[in-house]
Amino acid sequence: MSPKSKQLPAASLHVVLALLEGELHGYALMRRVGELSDGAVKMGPGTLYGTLNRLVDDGLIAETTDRSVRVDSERRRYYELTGAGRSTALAELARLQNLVHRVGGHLAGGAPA
Amino acid sequence: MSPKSKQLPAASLHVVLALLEGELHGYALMRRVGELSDGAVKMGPGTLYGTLNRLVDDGLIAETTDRSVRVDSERRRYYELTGAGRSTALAELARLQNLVHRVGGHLAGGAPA
DNA sequence: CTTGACATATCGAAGTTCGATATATCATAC
DNA sequence: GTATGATATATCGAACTTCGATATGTCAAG
Repeated sequence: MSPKSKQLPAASLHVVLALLEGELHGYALMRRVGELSDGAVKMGPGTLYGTLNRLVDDGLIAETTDRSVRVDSERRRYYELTGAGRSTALAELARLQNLVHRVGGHLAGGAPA
Repeated sequence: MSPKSKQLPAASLHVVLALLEGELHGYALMRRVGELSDGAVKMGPGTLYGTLNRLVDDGLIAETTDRSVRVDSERRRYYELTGAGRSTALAELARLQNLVHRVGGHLAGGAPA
């Protein structure tokens, strides 16, 4: 794994946030990310699978070996957050909450243009 | 202007959100974006000025001609959101609120790992 | 048996971000 | 007065990320 603590790209951010809800396989992740962003983020396979590999490389996610989650089909590959991944996701979530709160709060109280 | 409604890149997103608070010049924007993201987003000049030009090109922001905002110094270039930019920023803010709410809400109610 | 959703994977092109470098002004300290 | 560091803008090339098409194969519905 490459221990680079650079800025999490948009696709990676969405993936780790989606995985905070539970383990998912690639294709489901692709849809969930779209749902979570109200259809605004449309991640195609080209972005998805590259992102998943990068996240595995960086030690933020790992393929699930848990049999109970894999009942559906043999061809699906499920992913879960690692400890580092969960920390990262939580930190990103906190930052977004902060951002939304500050900007949104300003709109409520500020003088209109 | 290029009427491309692709996905707003991270830097552009942060800039339009910051401008929702009011008109700012480039350098101030660079710092505000960092503050809004709790120091997590460090936008250097290379990203900043390219992003500003792209946003002007896309018609989301415009350089301010309003004299009252430009008192400080002659070398600063102030930017403000256009109508389209404000709409975009507001839509992005709503999406982020949504995202944060859904993911955050899940954490509160879900089963702990 | 054809079509479309599911599921993974890869590739090259296009687009974005990073980091260094450059220039110039201004305030502070020495 | 002159060195330093913050302010302020701008550009460039390398590195990285995203996009869109393409590929492969299964499965269910019509």
